[in-house]
Amino acid sequence: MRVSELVARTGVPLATVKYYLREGLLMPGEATSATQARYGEEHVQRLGLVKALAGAGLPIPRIREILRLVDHPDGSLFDVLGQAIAQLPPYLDTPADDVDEFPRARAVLDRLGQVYDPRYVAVGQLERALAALEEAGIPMTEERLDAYGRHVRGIAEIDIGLMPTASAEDAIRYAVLGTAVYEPVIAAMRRLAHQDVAQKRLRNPEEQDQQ
Amino acid sequence: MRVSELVARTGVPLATVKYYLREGLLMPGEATSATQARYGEEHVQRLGLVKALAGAGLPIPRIREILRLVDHPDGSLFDVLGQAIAQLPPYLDTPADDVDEFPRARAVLDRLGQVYDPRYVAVGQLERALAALEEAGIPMTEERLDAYGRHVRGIAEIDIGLMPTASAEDAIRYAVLGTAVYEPVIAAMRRLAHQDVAQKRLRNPEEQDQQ
DNA sequence: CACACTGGATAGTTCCAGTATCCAGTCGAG
DNA sequence: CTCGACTGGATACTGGAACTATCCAGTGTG
Repeated sequence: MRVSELVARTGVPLATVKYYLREGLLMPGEATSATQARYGEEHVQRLGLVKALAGAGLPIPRIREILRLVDHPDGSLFDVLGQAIAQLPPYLDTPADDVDEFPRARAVLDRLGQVYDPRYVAVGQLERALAALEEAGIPMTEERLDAYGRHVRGIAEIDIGLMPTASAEDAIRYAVLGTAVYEPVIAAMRRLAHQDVAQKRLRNPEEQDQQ
Repeated sequence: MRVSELVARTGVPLATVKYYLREGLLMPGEATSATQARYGEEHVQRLGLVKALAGAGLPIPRIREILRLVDHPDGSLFDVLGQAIAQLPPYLDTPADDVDEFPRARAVLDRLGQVYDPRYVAVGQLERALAALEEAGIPMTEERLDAYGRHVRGIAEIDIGLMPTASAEDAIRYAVLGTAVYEPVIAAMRRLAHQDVAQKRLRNPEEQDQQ
């Protein structure tokens, strides 16, 4: 298909497609002449992915890096996943490697009995999220932490359980995209669950075990 | 305390404090003269909260609206929470009220047996997140959906269970801030749980007790 | 052959968040 | 009392990001 059709299929304006092409977020089409190129389904899909990531507020350089990792995953699953997660907010300026720099995150993870590598970016991200909570004067109780840990782990079990194991490349692709793209789904579901739970409790506070 | 101390305590530059003052994100201090005002702990805390929200990438007008709702919650818990959530990404352009406009979200919620109001913004947000998934060529299986629903509901139960019930105002404040501010914590915990689960499974793939 | 379409290059445009500067009033040490 | 540092308030500016628009010359199509 030609650009015009790609534009029509995806709803992305031509100027923006050209921009993404320029920025390396979209691979160039197969050139058939100096002023013509053919695009395929992979371009439609890639544009959809870029839209999803950009819509989540990710800056272009971060998106480019994620796409690079998905396209050319060189390294172990952990390495690549770590690099990909570093492209997701909250962004850390200091890529430290001392566990003591993350007292809050360390306490949480010890409590949950989770293994972790202090160089793994998500540790710093958790630390930062908890520090922000503290600065804003909103406490994070152990009770809540334990419960969160239990359920989040349940979600992670599903994620990993559904991970394709055929090829390492597939697994990496799945893990990178799954982390980034499912988060908005989980957030939206939590917001809706709040409404549901609150409504049911307020309606009949006695029978608090849901269907 | 004076501005200079507020600046020192929070680490926010003076120019930025003035900017937040101008934008109505920070309430003015108690003026003691034409060129002097006194600030208190509430200003430190508010600055921390603004930092947390801004750090999550929320635009200033959205933060202002959230703070307004926290400060002057007029309406029911559901109304206010709905308004607050509308300030959180993903942002919807069309505030529709027809359920049929949200086929994916509707299917999910029906499946989970959750009550929902199509005018509630989070429904549209879920729809959008699912649509983005689809456009990016990443499927959302029923299996995953059910598992997510179960665990997310567990998290929501905790959230609501810990909600203060003394005053409606406290409850609203708690709910609004809890929704916005805990999300990064949950996201970071999920990322870490991925690493933990993956590592444990790869180490000994036999003992996979999954709930 | 005419003309719409294309890739490629380049130059805006818009918005946003923060920063800087200026001013006149005032507090507080000496 | 005086002088200099600090303050609130107003206004102007900056830098970055994500597009968006225009122009051009080559091309495929009817």
